[in-house]
Amino acid sequence: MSAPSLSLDEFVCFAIYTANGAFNRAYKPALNAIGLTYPQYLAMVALWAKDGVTVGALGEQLFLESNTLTPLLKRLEAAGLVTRQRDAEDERQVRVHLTDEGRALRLKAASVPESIVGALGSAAAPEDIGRLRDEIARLRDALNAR
Amino acid sequence: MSAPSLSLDEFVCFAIYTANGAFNRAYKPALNAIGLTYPQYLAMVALWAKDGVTVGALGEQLFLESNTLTPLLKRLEAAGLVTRQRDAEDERQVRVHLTDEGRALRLKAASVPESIVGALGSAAAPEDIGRLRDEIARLRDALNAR
DNA sequence: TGGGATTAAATCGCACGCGATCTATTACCT
DNA sequence: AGGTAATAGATCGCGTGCGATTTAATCCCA
Repeated sequence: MSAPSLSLDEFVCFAIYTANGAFNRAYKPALNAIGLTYPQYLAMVALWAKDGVTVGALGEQLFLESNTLTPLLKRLEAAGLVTRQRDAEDERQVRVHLTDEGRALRLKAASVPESIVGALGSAAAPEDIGRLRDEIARLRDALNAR
Repeated sequence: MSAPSLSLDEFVCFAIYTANGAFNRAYKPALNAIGLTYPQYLAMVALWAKDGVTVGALGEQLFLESNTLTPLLKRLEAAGLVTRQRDAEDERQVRVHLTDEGRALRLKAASVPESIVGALGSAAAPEDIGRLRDEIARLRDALNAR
């Protein structure tokens, strides 16, 4: 009895793994133009929506730990987009605030998503994309709940 | 006119980004048990299906370049799972062959997918998973075609 | 109130992933 | 045949991701 021959294309995880890489590549040109990496862009999107959060709270949104976020945020700080300062109430926590430059970047980044929609539109209708997004998030949450 | 407030949850790319991380975490215990990382496991799955391929051909399946694959394959070689040797016909190419140990690992890895089906089943029916997989692959291919 | 648990970040090491570049081999073309 | 272009991998540097550990601050509770 030999093991059955599995194709990578049968794995959902592989579709997601490769789709993630494809998104990364697709975003790259637009993100290069504003000097952000893909994870940095996601962090900035979160901060544009809600500023002054702790590293932990930001990590909860991004599903990342401080061991990933701290260096990333230090780079955003070095780029002049955010500040990192200890919370006076609880000095274990570090709060991340946008600088004026960080807020200003939001306008320049406004066209970033548009650089992708064209390619997506050729593969699925907008409402299908939305449903797909929610189904994928469902899978993610089920896995994370384990 | 300020830019509209976007939530990360509205981005398909974010759902895929975080789902990829969730799969990575979900696979980790089973993969640790057989001494593979997630990308190494994907490479082995490809090799179990078709052996003796070139680095380039393997990269085409995995959507990876030699700058990622070469170090990964060297680690698999160091682990005794594959051999890497120049093609005698065309010495620019390197062919990757499974060792006996590499082939044997396939049996031990047979239970790896099962370790996550349970979690997936609680989020979607098997036929929905299959459809989802194909839709995600469609998105990926549309992005890569740009 | 004192001191051990808990918590939040930071740090370190390792494995991707990729842009840019380099090297070696083969293809091509007159 | 000879020289240039094209191709396949390898190498290097940098930015994630994450397990494991460390440091510092706060909590808790007898």
